[in-house]
Formats: sequence, C-alpha cells, structure tokens
Amino acid sequence: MAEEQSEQLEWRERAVSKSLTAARSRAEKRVQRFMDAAFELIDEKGTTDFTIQEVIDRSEQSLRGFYQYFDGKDELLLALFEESVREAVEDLRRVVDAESTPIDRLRAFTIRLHEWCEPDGTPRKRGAHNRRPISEFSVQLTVNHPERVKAAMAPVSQALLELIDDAVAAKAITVTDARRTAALIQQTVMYSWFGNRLIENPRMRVTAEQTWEFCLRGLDG
Amino acid sequence: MAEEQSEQLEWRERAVSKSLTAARSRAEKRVQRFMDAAFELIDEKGTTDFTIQEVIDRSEQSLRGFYQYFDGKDELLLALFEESVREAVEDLRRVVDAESTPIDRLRAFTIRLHEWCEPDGTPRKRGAHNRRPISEFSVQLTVNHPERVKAAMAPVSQALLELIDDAVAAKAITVTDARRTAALIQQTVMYSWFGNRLIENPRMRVTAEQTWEFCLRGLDG
DNA sequence: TCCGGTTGGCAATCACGTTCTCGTTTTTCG
DNA sequence: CGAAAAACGAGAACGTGATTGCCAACCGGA
Repeated sequence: MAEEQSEQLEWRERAVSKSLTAARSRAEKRVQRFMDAAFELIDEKGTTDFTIQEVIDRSEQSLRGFYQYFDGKDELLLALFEESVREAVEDLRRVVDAESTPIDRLRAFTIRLHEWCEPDGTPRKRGAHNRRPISEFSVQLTVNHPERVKAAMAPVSQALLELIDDAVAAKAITVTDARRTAALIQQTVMYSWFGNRLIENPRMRVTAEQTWEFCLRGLDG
Repeated sequence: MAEEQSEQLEWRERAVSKSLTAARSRAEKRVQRFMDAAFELIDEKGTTDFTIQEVIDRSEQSLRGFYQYFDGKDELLLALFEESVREAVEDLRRVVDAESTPIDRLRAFTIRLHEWCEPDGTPRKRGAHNRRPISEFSVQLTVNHPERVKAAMAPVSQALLELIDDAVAAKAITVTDARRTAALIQQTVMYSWFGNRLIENPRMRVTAEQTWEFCLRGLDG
C-alpha cells in the first residue's frame, strides 16, 4: 500500500509537473512576445517611452494578458533590463576568455563593460538591440528598484571581483581591499560615462580606453 | 523738436522700464513662492513626485499662474536644480577658499562636491534643503535636458578646471590634458556615488574620501 | 473712471497606466 | 468524450496628473 501510494504520488507529481511545464512553456512564449515587441519599440523610438497599448498591438496580444504576466510597466522594463544584462554577461565572458594574462582580462572586461553602458560609442552589430535607451533607463531603475538592479548586476560584480582577485594573485596589481576596489571600478565605468551626455564635442568625450587607464592608475600602489 | 522727441522717448523708456522692473519684481516674487513651496514638498516627501496641485495649494497661488511662469513641471524642476547648483557653487567656493595649497584646494573641492551629490552621507545642516531627491532627479534631467544641465553645471566644471590648472602650475600634479582630466574627475565624483545605492551595507559604501584618493591616483604620473 | 493686462477659480481635455466585465476559447482531468 | 476550470480577447471604465481653455474679478496706470 505504501508502495501504491508512493507510485500514485509519483504519477501525480509527474502529471502535475508535466502540466506545469506545459503551462510554463506557453507562458514563457507569451512573455517573450511581449518582450520582443517592447525591444522593437525601443529600437525604433530610441526611448523607453512606449505605451502598454503599443506593446499590446505590436505583440498581437491582449491588455488582459499583459497584466497577467507582468505586474506593471516597471516589471516589463525590469525584465528587459535583466535580459540585456544577461546578454552583456555572456558577451563579457567571451571577451575575457579571449585574453590570457590577468591584467589583459581585467582590461578587456572593463572596456567592454563601458561599451555596453554607453552603446553609442561603438557601432551596433546588425540585428543587435539598441541598448542605449535601456542603459539610460537603468539609472531610473537604480533609483526606484535598487535591489532588483543589484540582483541583476550580481554576475557582473562577481566577475569583476574575480578578475581583480586573479590579477592580485598574479601580482599584476595590488589592492588593499579587492571588494571596495571592484565597487569603485564598477561605479566609475558604469556611471561616469553618463557625464559624456554633457559634452557635445565627440572628440572631448571620455572613452572606454581612457576610463580604463584612469581606473588602472587609481588602483592602490 | 528733435530734442523734444528725444526727451519724450527717454521719458517713455523710463516709464516702461520702471513698470517693467515693477512687473519683473512681482513676477520674481511669485516664481520664488512656487519654488519655495516645491522645495518644502520635496523636503517633506523625500521625492520629486509632488503634483502641481500640491505646489499650487502650498504656495497659495493659482494653476493659471503656475503655467504663466513655468512652461511645465520640467521647467520647475530645472529651476530647482539650477537653484541648488547655485547654492552648491557658493558653498564650494567657500570651502576652496579656506584651503591654501593647490592640492588641498582641489581635494576640498572634490570631496565637497561628492557630498553635495550624495547628501545622505553627511548630516544635513538645520534649515538646509534636502537635496537628495534633486540629486537623484538630476540624472533624469541629464537624460532629458542635457544642455540645460550642462549650462547649470558650467560654473562647477569651470572651477574644477581652474583648480587643476593651478595644481599643475604648482607642480603638485601632472596631467596631459587638463580638460579631459577635469571631465573624468567630475564624472567620477558626480555619478559614481550612484552605485552606492546598490550596496546595502553602509560600511562597504564608497566614501567621498575614497573617491578623492581614487581620482588623485588616477591622475597621470 | 476707464482700459488692458493680470489673476483666480474651475471645468474640460488628454494621456496613460491599471482594473473590471463579459463572453469565448482552450486546457485540464475524470 | 464532456464538464469544470482556467486562460484569453476585446474593450469599456476608472484614477491620476499634467496641461489648456474660458470667463469673471481685479488692479495699476492714464
């Protein structure tokens, strides 16, 4: 009987899990359509100021459905941000792996991160999304949902910390507090580009390379 | 006759100018009341999310009048921002004047600027406004009205550049491009604090002092 | 006193996000 | 298969704010 019950539980669980996964995949498909539509709108309009209605129309789904899957516009934007960060992390990993010495890896990471944060500086690959509006909007997300942004950025912070640790271990650099150094570099790279908006002459703008050199010298030692 | 005409013109001009200055002073008084009310609301609510209606009620003026003096809410916020920057510049000037050596002046400027941008770090003086919401909102202003923000910040940029020039002249530091260095420092100080929002443990946050040291080392040489 | 510009009060409009309603369709499950 | 439950589509409805329009009262200057 115990066995029978166990079997039944197993069966039920499998069934439930099956239906759950079916439902989940359906849901994920719909969520993806909403997000694709939103990305398209952002690409076209160059801003995150699209309306929910536009997303509905574009994705050929219903308002009803939208609010079933997202708690509101902020959640959608957060989702887009998280998606973008995921892509960035993937790309960063590739770039870092292409370098061999710890200092080169750190440098490659820093510069590429800067490029992700200020996508205007480098020509966009064909088919890639226009990330500038999202980068811009991320500062507002940082104000309104710091925990969410922090969670999304965690892999980036973690990777940077590891690269610094590696560089320290290889005696390429010296730091008194790797964690703090990582925070400083991350903040400098991710946000200081923001001031470029205030400089209209492109030749005077601060480049990724310059930021990197600035950070490198800024390290203790 | 020519003289007579001239006299009359003069007279008319004086009259017009008189009435104009009267009107201007009246207008300035009303504008100031709007701004005072808005500052109060920001102080109380800790955010720039006040409504126009609240400003109207608080300042005991009319909606009609508000739109007569401001082209919209953005203009009001810009005005508040500009006002804050003016105060900051005044304060920065005082702080810098209290130091004697070029490097100390540069240091004092940098640290105080950081404190202005992240007002939470230091206890607010009695009677002073709560500038955090404005500091936060300034990033949105930077996105939406870069020229205006740039214009408002010009005195700060200018002062920083001069301080760097002075320090270079005194051989306290060496830079290859003072203008670019100024941009980097300004950006680092003004925006990198932003990342502190992502660190909940206050002891791990980046302080003004640390930012200064980071910048100092980041200088060429 | 009279006039034109200024002001106050307030209704109206508009834009958007969000919620609600109501049939219809699809999925689930015995 | 067939009924109950869940999901869905279409769109009206609501709430909040910003912004504008309109009209009568007001006020300083001739």
